[in-house]
Amino acid sequence: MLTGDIPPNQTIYIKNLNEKVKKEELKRSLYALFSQYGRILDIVALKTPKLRGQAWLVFSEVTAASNAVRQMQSFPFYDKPMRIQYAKTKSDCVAKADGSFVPKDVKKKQEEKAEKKKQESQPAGTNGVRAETNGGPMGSRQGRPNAQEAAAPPNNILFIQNLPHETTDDMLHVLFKQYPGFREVRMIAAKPGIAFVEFEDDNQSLVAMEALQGFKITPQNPMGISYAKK
DNA sequence: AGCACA
Repeated sequence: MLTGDIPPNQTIYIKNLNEKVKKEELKRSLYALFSQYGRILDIVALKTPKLRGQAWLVFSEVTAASNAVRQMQSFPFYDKPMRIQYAKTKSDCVAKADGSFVPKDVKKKQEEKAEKKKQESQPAGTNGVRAETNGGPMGSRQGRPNAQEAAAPPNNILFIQNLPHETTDDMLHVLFKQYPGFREVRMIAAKPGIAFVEFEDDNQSLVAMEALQGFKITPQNPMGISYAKK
């Protein structure tokens, strides 16, 4: 219904993305955001006039794509709500893995031949199982805002600052719950722009901190993550 | 709004 009649596909099509975000950063952020739903095989984003603001994200499983379509629908990402559908066609990386990939020039020739008549050479051999692309599961990093005066010693609670004021705890929940040991997000209504995120132990909080350090919910807001003072 | 595989 919300997917507009497109049948389920292990690839999701995302539009209404912020076009100002650079391609590589966009892919890293999408990876950080969506890897909670399953293994990501590839992310395709082009900045051509026709294709900017859109991305294709390939999961290894259709069920992961389905969950992502539902749960991340309208998620505010770089200031804009993502619009997510299933992709209309099979991704090349999937076709290559299942042996059905036909390169473009060959496909075009086939179509031409079909137009005139049929007497053809076969689809040139094209099997190479290479899936897997794309950098690590790191959020988009960049400069961190000035920290608290005295750094608190490592512990299981993270202190997040420089959040956009519209940030909700749902949004932080989505980001942080993908890391093991996640317990809860705490925000204080009277103190916008900051949050506390609790993990079970300090190793787990460190993993999340390193993964999401500098993650941008909006282009102007790389989150600064440090340990909370206890 | 826009469905590709730079």
